[in-house]
Amino acid sequence: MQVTIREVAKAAGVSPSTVSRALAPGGTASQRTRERVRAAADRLGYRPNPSARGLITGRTGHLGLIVPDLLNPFFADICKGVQARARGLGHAVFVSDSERDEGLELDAMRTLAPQVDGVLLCSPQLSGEELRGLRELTDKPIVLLHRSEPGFASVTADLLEGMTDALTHLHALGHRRIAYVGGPRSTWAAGERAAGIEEMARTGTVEIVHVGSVAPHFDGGITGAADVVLASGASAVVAFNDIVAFGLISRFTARGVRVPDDMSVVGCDDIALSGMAAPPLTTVSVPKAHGARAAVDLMFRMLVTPAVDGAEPLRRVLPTHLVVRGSTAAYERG
Amino acid sequence: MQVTIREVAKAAGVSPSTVSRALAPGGTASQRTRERVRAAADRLGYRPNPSARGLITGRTGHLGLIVPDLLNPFFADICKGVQARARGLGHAVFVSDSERDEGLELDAMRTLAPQVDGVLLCSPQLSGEELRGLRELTDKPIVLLHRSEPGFASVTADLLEGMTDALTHLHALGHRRIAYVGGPRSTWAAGERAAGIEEMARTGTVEIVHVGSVAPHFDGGITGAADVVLASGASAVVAFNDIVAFGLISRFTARGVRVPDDMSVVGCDDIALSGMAAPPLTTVSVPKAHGARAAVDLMFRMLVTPAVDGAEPLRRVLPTHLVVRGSTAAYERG
DNA sequence: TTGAAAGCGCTAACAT
DNA sequence: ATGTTAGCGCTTTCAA
Repeated sequence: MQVTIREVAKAAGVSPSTVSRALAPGGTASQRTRERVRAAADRLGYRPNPSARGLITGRTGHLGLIVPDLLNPFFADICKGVQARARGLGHAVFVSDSERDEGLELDAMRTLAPQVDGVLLCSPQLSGEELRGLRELTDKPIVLLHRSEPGFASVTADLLEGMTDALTHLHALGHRRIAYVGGPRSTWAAGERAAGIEEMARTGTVEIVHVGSVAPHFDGGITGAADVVLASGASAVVAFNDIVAFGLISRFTARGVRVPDDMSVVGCDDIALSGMAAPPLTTVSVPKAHGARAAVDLMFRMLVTPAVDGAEPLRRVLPTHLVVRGSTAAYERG
Repeated sequence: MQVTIREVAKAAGVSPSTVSRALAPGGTASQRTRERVRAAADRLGYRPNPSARGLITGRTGHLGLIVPDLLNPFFADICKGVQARARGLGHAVFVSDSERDEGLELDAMRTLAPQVDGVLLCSPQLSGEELRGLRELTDKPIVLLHRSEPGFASVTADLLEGMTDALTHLHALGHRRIAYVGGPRSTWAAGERAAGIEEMARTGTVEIVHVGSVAPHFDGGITGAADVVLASGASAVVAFNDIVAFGLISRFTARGVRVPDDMSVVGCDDIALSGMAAPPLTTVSVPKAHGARAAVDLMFRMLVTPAVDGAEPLRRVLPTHLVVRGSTAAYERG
């Protein structure tokens, strides 16, 4: 078995409770015993048993992270950020991939909740109703990541601003008729992006062609959407996200339409591979690592200061910025 | 606080231990009490406290997964697979990104080990020596993923066969002079791949130009390597992995060298984005999800049947296969 | 500043 | 088949 606190106590010539205190950050113990205890602990290779500690303190030292799809580099990036920040704060992170399935999401919440101090939830597609249902499963604090909902703490990016920037960029390049390929209707992110697009459309500086919504995958009806874009007479297209943008570019290329020469393309998210593609993708950069850190920090604040009933929880909105790369170019009149 | 086993016991009119037995899969309890207990538990929303259970059983119900870089879709994919399989077996997974840093890897092992039943370790770069050092940190079983080492249980892919397939494919397309851009020297995977390349080189059917090794990143000295490839007179190149292949293609494109018309490119791993690139990448497909499942299964076998001292642990080698896409084409004589 | 003692919620002997 | 008892390793009163 393991080295227990008792053996350390014996080795250091003190009682178990003194060992506990000496090892605790804010524990009341003299400098001398502190040192002796730490020495003994090190020598014996003592590692406190998290279960025993958790049983008594009610804190596990764990965080849960639920994401819709780790294969999407956007969420892998978030996972990396969350994990790094949590580690810095002495917490380990359970990761659960919900496969965008509500059932699995409920499952994950049910399973994870009792083993963690709080849950970070990336759930683009759940309705507010379903979200509230999820919360019924636990008393543990929940922080929403890249989606917001009244009554929930959240960290999001300013997609509205991002979309506006994208259209402004295209307008500056001379594009006037711009297609927008939206993402899954009814998701929070789709609504935000659409709002940004609408805002620009209302100014009348550019004309927007809505090409419907596609699944946020490479092959999610994208080939069809690409053809609609081509038929629309638009000289540029803004895609729901980078993956969709790649899908469009792939189809454009197959059709002999060159990017950016014949068609400018703007993505959203700025996943790691966007800079590696040929051409490198112009995209709205969403702060992934930053968002992850902010979410973990917000979670810790909630852990330290439990929510006052009735108080609206904190919502943090992070800025986005446009990264101009090689997939957009000046509009050359036919 | 939470609903405890005692309240369920009271509600069901039985003792706590009976509740425990009734709820346990292999527990000895009559059908009637089983039902009554389950009903009471459901009604009260009882969730067994994992800490309490772990404290007594010595099993946490958790697995640890250490990967070098979640931003690499290869490892994100593995993470997804591990997590999915573990969930199916009732275990949650801690994920830790070591950033290819030995210090962080040691840290992760030290921190994770006490909270898990076993650790799945993806560590391409650690030496056997360092690996054995890592193992000193814990008695918990360790399974190596996509790397093997004598004395360790492991699940790997047959990269040697994969490389051979790649070269055979290029040979069949008429290529005779083929460049190889290797990965980080001294890593297990680099050795395996190199062995496959060497094996083919010895047959004399193709001529191999070794272009040294690069970091497995998009911008890891790849632009330089690309130029060397171009100068070498090779008509095709095999890259350490898909990311490196993308880097090469990007440079080729910038230099006006068309892929696959002027240069055929083969990657390795078959990450999700390889099929999305333009052109889609021909690559050696490494079974990621399959490997992840196999590793979890192997871990569970070790959990059930602890290793007999002195017995060489199990090593599982999974087949690879070549996925032919658009980045390779027949060699057209100058 | 330290020690003794209690007990977190659960499971596993041991009785019955 | 079920209840009783003990105790996993730790933290935290409570005394001293």
